[in-house]
Amino acid sequence: MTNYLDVLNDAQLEAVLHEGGPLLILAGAGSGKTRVITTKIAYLIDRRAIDPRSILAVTFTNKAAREMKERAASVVPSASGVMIRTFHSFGAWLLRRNAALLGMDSRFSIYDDDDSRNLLASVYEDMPRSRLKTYTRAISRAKDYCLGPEDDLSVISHDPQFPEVYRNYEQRLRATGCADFGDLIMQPVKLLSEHSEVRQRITDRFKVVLVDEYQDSNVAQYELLQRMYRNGSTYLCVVGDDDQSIYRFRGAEVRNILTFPENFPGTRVVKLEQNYRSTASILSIASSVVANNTGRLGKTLWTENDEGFPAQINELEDQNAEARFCARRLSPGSYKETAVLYRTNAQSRSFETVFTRMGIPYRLVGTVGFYEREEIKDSLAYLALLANPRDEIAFRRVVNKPARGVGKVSLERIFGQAVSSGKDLVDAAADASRFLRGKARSGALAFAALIRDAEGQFGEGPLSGLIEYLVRESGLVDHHRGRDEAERSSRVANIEELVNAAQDYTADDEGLTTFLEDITLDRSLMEEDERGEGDRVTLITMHNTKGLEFDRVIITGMEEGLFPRSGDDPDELEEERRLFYVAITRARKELVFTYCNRRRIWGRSMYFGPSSFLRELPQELVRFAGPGGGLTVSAGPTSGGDNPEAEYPVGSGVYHDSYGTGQVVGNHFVEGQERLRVRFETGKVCVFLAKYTPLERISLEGM
DNA sequence: TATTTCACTCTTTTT
DNA sequence: GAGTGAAATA
Repeated sequence: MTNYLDVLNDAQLEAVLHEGGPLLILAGAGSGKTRVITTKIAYLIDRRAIDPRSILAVTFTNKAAREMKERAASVVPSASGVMIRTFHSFGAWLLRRNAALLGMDSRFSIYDDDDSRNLLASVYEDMPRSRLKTYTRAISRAKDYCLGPEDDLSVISHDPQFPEVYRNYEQRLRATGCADFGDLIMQPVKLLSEHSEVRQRITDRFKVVLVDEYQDSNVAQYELLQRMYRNGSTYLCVVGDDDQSIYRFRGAEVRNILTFPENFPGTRVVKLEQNYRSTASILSIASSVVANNTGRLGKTLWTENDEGFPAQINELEDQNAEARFCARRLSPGSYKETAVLYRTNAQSRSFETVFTRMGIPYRLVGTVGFYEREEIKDSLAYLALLANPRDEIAFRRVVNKPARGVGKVSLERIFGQAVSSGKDLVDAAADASRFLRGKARSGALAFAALIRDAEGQFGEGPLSGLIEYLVRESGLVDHHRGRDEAERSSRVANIEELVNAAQDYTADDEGLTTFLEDITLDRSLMEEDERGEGDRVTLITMHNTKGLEFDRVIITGMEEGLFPRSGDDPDELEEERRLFYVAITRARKELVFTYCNRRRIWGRSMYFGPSSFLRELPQELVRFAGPGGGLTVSAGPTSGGDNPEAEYPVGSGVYHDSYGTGQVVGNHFVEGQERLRVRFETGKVCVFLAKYTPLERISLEGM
């Protein structure tokens, strides 16, 4: 084998060889980040004689974890002994081994956001859906910041009821013997804070801690890391790019990476600035866009690659024209190396329709997950009750599915019985003869008997057999088969796929818990479209492209209000701009932007106007093309100005049926048509063609 | 209990 | 416009 260190550039080599104090690797897009981490792992084991078991590498996605594992092991086989996990799966690992110390059962099941909302709904029966959503989001955000119900929650929500709602949620969650996603980080923090002996064990074991995509870590993850770190004995190395932080909305804290050197004194910073991916033009475009952001650590990306071609900006009439335009730019053989990017999943529809009609093969990344499907959640709920018979959400989900005559009243009686007798829910249901009658009684007894029968089969064969038994004997398969026939769906086939996935797990406590955890924490596990085999165009949201690269990238929907989304928060605008930067840097050779004059959203025509981001592109590196595809000189993105002939002059008040009251903030004429920009009370900014939009002029007094 | 009708919402989403 | 979930109806 040639020396794996020889292929590294100076900065990469420095990052790999560095040891001692903490290390922050600022890795620009396409700078060989993964190579550096995997080489570093290999180097530590191979040349520094570090025990693989004492190395922990943490990622944010399972995909990244798998890739890192494979690549490190391909350099040094014993790297397969390194613990490479996502933050959440590491948290779960830590928690299961020490659950008793926190008063938890080590077989706890993990609630996803949907389960959490259902749990809160069961505490507050009359709460409207929108508030349930708001509260569960706030709870999840609080946990991102490692804040409990008793802490100062004013940074999360000013709702005076929130702390109480949060407290009640926590109480119910503990009673069910479950943990939510946030707990998988927050509880380990608590564990290591309150139990110094555990902390000692952990810091004794993990001498090396590596973190990937550090810019996307949240406060709780930082707290966890800090408790895993023992000055002088832990080697801590984090890798990230502050310019690629795009998950603020779910608690990611860019400040974590910005202040890393202060939080961990003695930090050495290594910047990886040579880009191996893109043409010089594409790199310049990306750099000048992100240069508009403040609060960056600042990197100067450079490349030895060719200059390449200028990027193209194309104006299209509407989203169907946009899709047809993308289709026209493609030819067989080039599909696989092309990605069509958009801001929101809803935008994929026109591409799907047009591509299907034109016979262009595509793969759609990150759609409604297999895991979220009703029949899958039903099947898993039966399993979850085997692992944890106190799991209230799972019980509610399937005790009467298919219908067994156990209605709302009977359900409450069973819960009441469980509370007063101190039994779990399945045992309480088994006692139904004592407090239920008729159909409800036989239904509850049958249900309890089924779960117990399944328990009786523990220890034999693979887990798939157990699932098969449960879904068949419960009548779930028949139930969904009926619906398949009525709706020509493929629910039964999906259940079968779930059964297949369980083949490699054993039918015992261990196998059951592992299976449930794997499937909850790794949603890509069941996604059939995951592998990109075949010559197919990739349709994908900008968020989902992180870590990917393509020869050709078409960034669609470059319309103000759509991308960037309108809003007054400057931090949010900067985040949108980082997302733009991520999108641009996916391209190796060719970069195309499109925007539409008119777009149907929610059944209504919208006129956004070109994105302000297009104005941030260096003019000498882009070419404007009209709808015909020919090169036309464009006025570029226009901004609103005053116009005396306008029907709706700037400053006038308007009322819109769906958006309410607003004020005209911009007005100009395009091809003789009045186009106006309106800022509504909600903060939303829209652009309309006056002629087509039902706007009413109103007085702004009292606004 | 099953079916239909209506009202509601509609960023991004690694875990 | 479309998908979902709850309420209303038979």
